Amino acid sequence: MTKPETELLQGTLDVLILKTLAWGPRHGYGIAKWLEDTTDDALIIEEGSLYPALYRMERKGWIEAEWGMSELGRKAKFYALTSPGRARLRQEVAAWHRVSAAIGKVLGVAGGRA
Amino acid sequence: MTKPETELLQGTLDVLILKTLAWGPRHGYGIAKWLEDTTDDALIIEEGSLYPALYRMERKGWIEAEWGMSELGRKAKFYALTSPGRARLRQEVAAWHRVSAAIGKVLGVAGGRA
DNA sequence: CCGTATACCTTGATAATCTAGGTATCATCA
DNA sequence: TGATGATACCTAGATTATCAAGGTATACGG
Repeated sequence: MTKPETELLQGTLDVLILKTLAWGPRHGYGIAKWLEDTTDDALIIEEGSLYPALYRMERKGWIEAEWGMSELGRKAKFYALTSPGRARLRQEVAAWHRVSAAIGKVLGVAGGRA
Repeated sequence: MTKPETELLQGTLDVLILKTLAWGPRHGYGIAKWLEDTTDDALIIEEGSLYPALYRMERKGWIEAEWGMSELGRKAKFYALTSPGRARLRQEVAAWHRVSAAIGKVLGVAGGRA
């Protein structure tokens, strides 16, 4: 009740976006859809989280924006990974693995029946 | 610089505490130390996060507090898991596995070289 | 021509965490 | 004796990410 099950883990949105863009430029809406599709809606990217995140990351120089046309012929802002963005991605992926392994260890990765 | 590498993933502190208490009652300071030790300091539990979290969870009825004596003879507040807390733990562990699996899928669990 | 999907954006609230302080006791070691 | 560090608790304030809920506009299908 409190919250839907699709809530994001705070702090993971950036790395998810960066990783999505590692496959090539994409517009905002497409990033969200791709993440949702790829995870079978286990992750839902709210637009109210998405666009602020994109601005944030653009300001930090991790991604660059350019207006273009979507596959469906509508104007869309395409984001591309920058070189610092790529470095940041590596960092954040490493941090994710480190932290999620630690949490997994506590919770009992295999058969943690609690 | 921005942040130490030991930052917590927001939203995971509760389940970590609940799981710690699943092994038996423990006082606040001890919970933090146990988590840090168990994860080789991959997770650092700041006291400014810990105590508010304990209050939060007590208010929600997931844990119960009782004053006692620590192993070292100092007064300490011991927390114990309640029955609702146990149910909540199960829920949150399941949610963790679901979400972390989804993120892992995106980031490339095995050999994600990005 | 009306609804739905696409595609962008913003404002305001919520809530978790961190920073940085604080108290007090006890052990250790100079 | 006195300082230091570990134990053990607590809190106020700032930060910040996310969410909820609105909004605009265009394109397409019925």
